[in-house]
Amino acid sequence: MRVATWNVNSIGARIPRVNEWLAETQPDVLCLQETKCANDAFPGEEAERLGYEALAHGDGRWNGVAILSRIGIEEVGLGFPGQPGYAPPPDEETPSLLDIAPVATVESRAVGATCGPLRIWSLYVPNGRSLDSPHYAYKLEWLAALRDAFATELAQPRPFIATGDFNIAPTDTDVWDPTAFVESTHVTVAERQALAELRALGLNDVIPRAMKHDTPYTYWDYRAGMFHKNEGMRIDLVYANDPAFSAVKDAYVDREARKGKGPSDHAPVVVDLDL
DNA sequence: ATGGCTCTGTCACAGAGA
Repeated sequence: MRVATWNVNSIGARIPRVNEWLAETQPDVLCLQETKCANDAFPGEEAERLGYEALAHGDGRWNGVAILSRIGIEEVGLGFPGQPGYAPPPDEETPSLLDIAPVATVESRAVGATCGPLRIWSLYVPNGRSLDSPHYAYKLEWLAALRDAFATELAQPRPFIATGDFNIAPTDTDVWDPTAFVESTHVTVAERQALAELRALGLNDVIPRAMKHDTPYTYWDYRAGMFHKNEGMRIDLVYANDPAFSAVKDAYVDREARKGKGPSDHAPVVVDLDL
């Protein structure tokens, strides 16, 4: 069984490459993030022709996650129980005439399903933006709620994988230059502690093989030739419980998918399991 | 050097990404 995750940075912009990659790589389950696509606009026709069902959970312009599966999609979860919303801070320059607190919107950042023998979640963890941003507090709150939701799911012994764009580099070796990340999100003690708390539920980090440079980065900024210089980060993670982890036969970063014309800024991670 | 590039919604930019 082959499972993959890929932050595609807009499914609309990426659909030719995603379809080509599906036909070539043939995952049984593909978790997508940053689809940036409303559900009724999800371009799943070619995937369907290739034998996949598409489960899309989108907002439109931002966020958006999906699961494509050719081994079935059951027990669908659109978001997780207790998932917090994000309330943007009030604009201090132009305060509203009505002093009403902004409504917290629950964003499309998590979708779960049972695909054959595997329970799987496609996750797009909030970015955090900067350490003094309300978005950073939201990121930590979101991860704490995720831990609580997964504690319930993991009470069952079946194979379980939570994968996607976690927007956290688990260790300093997962960024090209730790000194470039001082006072930045993605590397803080609090974010790494949130990952440790997920692992404490019984989840294991499936670290993929790097296809080059010995660094299994999954993201490289578009700017300044960072992919070419291998200035990347490992932030797209695969967290597997013991039954799934012990079934892993291979895992790799498909950095070929980061090359060429019109790539996402993330590469897919592919995991082969013998379940 | 806090930039660089790419995406969306909307049609010249702003906002977000990480």
